[in-house]
Amino acid sequence: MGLLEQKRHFSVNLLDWYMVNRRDLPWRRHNNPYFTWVSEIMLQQTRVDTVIPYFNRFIGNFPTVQALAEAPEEEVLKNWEGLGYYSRARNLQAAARQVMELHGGEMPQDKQAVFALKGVGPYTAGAILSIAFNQPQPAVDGNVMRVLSRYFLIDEDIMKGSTRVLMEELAGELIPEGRARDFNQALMELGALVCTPKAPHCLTCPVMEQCSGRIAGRELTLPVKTKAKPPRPEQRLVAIVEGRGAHRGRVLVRQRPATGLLARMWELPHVLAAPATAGKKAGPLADEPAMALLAGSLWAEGFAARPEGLATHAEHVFSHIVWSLQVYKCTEQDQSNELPLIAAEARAAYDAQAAAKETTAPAQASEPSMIDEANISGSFDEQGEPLSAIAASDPAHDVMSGKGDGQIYRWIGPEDMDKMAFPNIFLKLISSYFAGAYDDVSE
DNA sequence: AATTCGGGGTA
DNA sequence: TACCCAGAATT
Repeated sequence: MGLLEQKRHFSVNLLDWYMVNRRDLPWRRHNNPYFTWVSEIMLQQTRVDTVIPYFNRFIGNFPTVQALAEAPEEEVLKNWEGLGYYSRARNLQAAARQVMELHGGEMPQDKQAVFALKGVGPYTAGAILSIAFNQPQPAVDGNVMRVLSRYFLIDEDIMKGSTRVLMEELAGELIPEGRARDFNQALMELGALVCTPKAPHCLTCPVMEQCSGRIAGRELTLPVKTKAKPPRPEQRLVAIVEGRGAHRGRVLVRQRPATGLLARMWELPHVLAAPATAGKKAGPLADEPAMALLAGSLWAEGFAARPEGLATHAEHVFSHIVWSLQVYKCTEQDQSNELPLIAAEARAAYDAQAAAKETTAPAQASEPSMIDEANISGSFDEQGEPLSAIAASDPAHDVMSGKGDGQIYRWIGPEDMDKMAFPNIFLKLISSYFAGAYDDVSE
C-alpha cells in the first residue's frame, strides 16, 4: 500500500470512529475558548478522570477570563490544590490578565498571540487553535506520538525534541479539510481509549488494518522512549507543633517561597535530615537525634517546641524527588521556661549536622528548609536567645513570620484550611492531626 | 539537550 | 514495582 493511501485510511476511519465514540466531557459541551483553554492546561500531564471535578469547580468559581484575572491568587491556587504542577495555576492566571490587557478579554485567534500566553507551549497552542477555532494546526501530545509512532512505525525516540517536530509535520498533513477540531481530538481519544501504552486494543481499533506497527508486531515495543532517571531520595523530619496557651487547638504551618518546588503552598515545618551521600540513599534517622535536629530547626526560625515522639511515617513521590517523612508530634513551649534547654539541644544537633555536611555533597543553595551554617550562626546570640523570635503578629489571623529567610509562619485551626492551599501529603497529615490521630503520641 | 516542575491510575 | 499521563519553563 502507498503512504498516501495509508494516511487517507487513517484520517477517514479515525474521524468516523470518533464521531460515534467521542466521550461526553464537560469542556466539550460548549464551544467556549476559555473552557477549552482551562481544560488543556489542566490536562497537561494529567488524566481526564482526574481533571473533570477540578474543571467543573474551577469554571464554577471563575466562569470567565475576567473572573479569573481578577481573583486573588491564593484562591486560584486553592482551586488547584491536589492537581499538581502548581506553576500551571499561576501561569494560567497571569495569562488571563494578558488576555484582559492585550485582547480585551477575548481569547486571541492568532497563532503567535496564543503561543505568547504564559503556560501555553506547542501542544496547547495547537489544541486551542484547533479545538476552539477549528484551525488546521497540529496538537501533538503523548497520545498522538504513541499513535503515530505505531501506525507509521516510526522508531524515533519520542523524548527528543526533533521527534515532536517531525510528528507535528505528519499530524498536520493528516487533518481532513475543515475537520481540525474533531480530528485532533479523535487522535488523542484513540490514544486514550484504544491505542493505550501497555495493552493496546488492536482488535477494536478503527485503523488496525493499515497499522504498520501492528502488522510488524511492534505495537508493544513502540513508541521508542528513553526512560527517565530515577528520583533522588530525601529523608525529611516533619514537625506537627501543637499550640499551647493562646495557640491552643492550632498547629504551626508555613508558606513556601514564591518559586521552585510547590511554590507558595503551605506546609508543615520540616528539615532535610541527612544530606544524601553521592549514590547512596540516606536511611531513617534515629528518634533522638531526629528530634534534637527538628527542635533546632524550629528554634532557628524563632519557635520553641519540644518533640514528644514519632507520630507517623509518610512518603511523598514527585517526578524527580522522593520524600521519606518522619513526622514528630511536638508541643509549643513557654519561652521563659524550657527554652534554654531546647536551645542547648539545638546547638548540639546543628553542630553535628554541620560537621557531617563537610564530608558530603554541598547543600542546595535555595532549599528553603535546609539549615546552612550562615543560618545557624545567625540564629543565636551570645546568651543562646533568639535574635528576633517573632517579627510580627496579627491577632486576627495569628500571622507571624519566622526569622530565617523570611518565610511566613502561621498558627492555624481546622477552619483555616479552606483558604490555604496545601500539597496533598500535608493535607493528609494535618487532617489526621485535627481528627485526633496522633493524640496518644508520647515520649 | 537536560532538568525541574505533582500526583495518581494502571498493568 | 514501573510506567505514563491532552507538557511548559528554565537552565
